Amino acid sequence: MKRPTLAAVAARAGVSKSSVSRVVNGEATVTPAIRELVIRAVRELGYVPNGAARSLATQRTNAVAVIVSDPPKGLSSDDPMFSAVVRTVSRVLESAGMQVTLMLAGSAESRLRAEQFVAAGHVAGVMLVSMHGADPLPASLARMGFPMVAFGRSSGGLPYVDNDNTGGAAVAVKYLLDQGRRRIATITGPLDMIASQDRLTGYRETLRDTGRRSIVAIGDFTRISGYEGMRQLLEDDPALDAVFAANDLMAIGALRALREAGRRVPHDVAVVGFDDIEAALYTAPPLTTVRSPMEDQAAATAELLLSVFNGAPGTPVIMPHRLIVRESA
Amino acid sequence: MKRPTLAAVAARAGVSKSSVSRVVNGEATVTPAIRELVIRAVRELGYVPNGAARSLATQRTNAVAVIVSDPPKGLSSDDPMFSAVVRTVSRVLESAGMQVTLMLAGSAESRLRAEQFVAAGHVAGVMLVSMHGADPLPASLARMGFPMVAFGRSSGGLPYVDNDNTGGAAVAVKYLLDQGRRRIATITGPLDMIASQDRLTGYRETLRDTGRRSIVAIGDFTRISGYEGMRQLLEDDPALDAVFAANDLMAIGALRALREAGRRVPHDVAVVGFDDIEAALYTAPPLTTVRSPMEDQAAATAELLLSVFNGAPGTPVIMPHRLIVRESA
DNA sequence: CTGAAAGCGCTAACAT
DNA sequence: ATGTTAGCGCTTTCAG
Repeated sequence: MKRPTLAAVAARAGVSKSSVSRVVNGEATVTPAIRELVIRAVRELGYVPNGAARSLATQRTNAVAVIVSDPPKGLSSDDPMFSAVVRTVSRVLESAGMQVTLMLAGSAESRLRAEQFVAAGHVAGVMLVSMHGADPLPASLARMGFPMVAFGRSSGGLPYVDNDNTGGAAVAVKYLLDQGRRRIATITGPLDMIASQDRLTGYRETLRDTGRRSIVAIGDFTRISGYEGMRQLLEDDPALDAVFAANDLMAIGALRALREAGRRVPHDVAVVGFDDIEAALYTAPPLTTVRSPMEDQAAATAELLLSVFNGAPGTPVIMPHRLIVRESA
Repeated sequence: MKRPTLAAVAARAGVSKSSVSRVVNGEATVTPAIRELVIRAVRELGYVPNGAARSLATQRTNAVAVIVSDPPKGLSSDDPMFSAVVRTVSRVLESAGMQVTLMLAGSAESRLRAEQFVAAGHVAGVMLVSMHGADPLPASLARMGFPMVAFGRSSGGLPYVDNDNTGGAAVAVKYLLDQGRRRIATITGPLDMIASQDRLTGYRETLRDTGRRSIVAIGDFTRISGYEGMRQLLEDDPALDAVFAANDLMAIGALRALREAGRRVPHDVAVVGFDDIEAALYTAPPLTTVRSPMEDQAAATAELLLSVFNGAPGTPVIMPHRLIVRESA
């Protein structure tokens, strides 16, 4: 009970393999009569072309690798970023007829696997997601000369789509200043990620322009790190009256720490997050945050990859941001 | 500038293609001298075997499809389930040397694509995630005779790993009864999913055993549906004193509705969720919930698929559950 | 417009 | 233990 081959279809239809191939691939130069014969045979046999054989013959593939830099155990296994990005990218790529091969590249071992996989010619291109600064993967893949784009700016100079992280952070801090807040702290993302660095820069520079000093706790984009960061900040500077968390997950953690410490939000301490994930609407009080629609960014990144396939230069794209004011600040 | 082939390596090393093939595939029957020669040539040329050619020759592949039934637009794009399941499954499968091809099968079109893809022999097996009852995909894939498992019990009788959804719901409701709650409502998941049905059954039967009546609002596992469901319940039965939400996301939505309605939790209304996602620790008050570790379930499902590859019968597995009591009930 | 034939790069008998 | 040879299933010149 094997699957029928193109030859089987040809035999059944009483035509040559070439004709079957032409019909299957939708070439125009086929007599209606033959086309009809072939289509019937295909249907009767339930024929589906063998992908490996086709790839081998054409030297092409319609698969792309989406490589997500993921810590081995998954720091926060329910990262909304992951979900939004992977789903959106899959949707866009799939409707362009591409298959998505998902690869997690957290460990050295998995990174090697990813490299080999790409080198084996399994994919036509690569999308990199959430690369940390020191990651050697972009460079080694780039050396192989594959079409490649990144979700978010990264090292290695590849085409990317990013948000204006610096500008977004600046807007958040400016808003807090306008509200009369004087001691504004921040909880950062992992500092080996460019997005974290940019958000920290936006915070720092805005504060420096007004002669105020930075109060920094380092987090890693997880709720728990926001919680712990906030506790530490409260200890370091009990008089702080505002905090800018570099993402909403950490803002959610900070909210909990403030609640436990008996501080009222926003009366005692104002909180601003970043990303505007759906959960930001459900905190108490609802979170003021900077909207950087990850889904639009993901879709744009996928489209950038498609355009690179078509020979476009792949110029970086920066998406706009916007402050969403809710009750937490 | 093409990639080097096995033949090129053979020429360079001055041996036959077979020898190269043997070395590359780690066969034992190779003289050390030849092995050395080959390894050097491989390294010098940067040779990586072509995947398509190998698949074609061996009639095998080490890719598996993970097919996620996803609504076209993505009801809640930051579904923690998606993230936890996809990442965990990828991790397990990748460390077993398999590649994961992710496919979203929400629309009829994408479903067809998934079928074709599997039929094209691209993958060695399939894992189905979050199938809705009416989905025709399991049946049509099963007809093709591929190794296949499901995350969560589904129609079609394939091997699966599931939680004891009915039992978990029963435990939650019993707990509320023990606390002296008398009017216990529920917000369900989408009723075409078996997990939703089971959780509803657990709720219903436990209540019926004590002669109490059900108060039901239908949700779809999203925060907003929990919010709206709770508002509706409050309107239908203002005197209710507890609610069992079929997942934590909806419980979070319910919490917001209760807050807006001025009900205190748990004093006026007790809330119990299901799943114990990380966010449950960060609500105000922290959520009492039923733990059904999705990650363990995902890992077990991946391992089930691997064991089916090895000829195991693929008997269903039911994972235990446990009530996690926090302050919301 | 159709068919015959030559590969794509690799593996797997088989022979040596 | 190594090499030779025949495919795996498809596409793609090239003749007809």
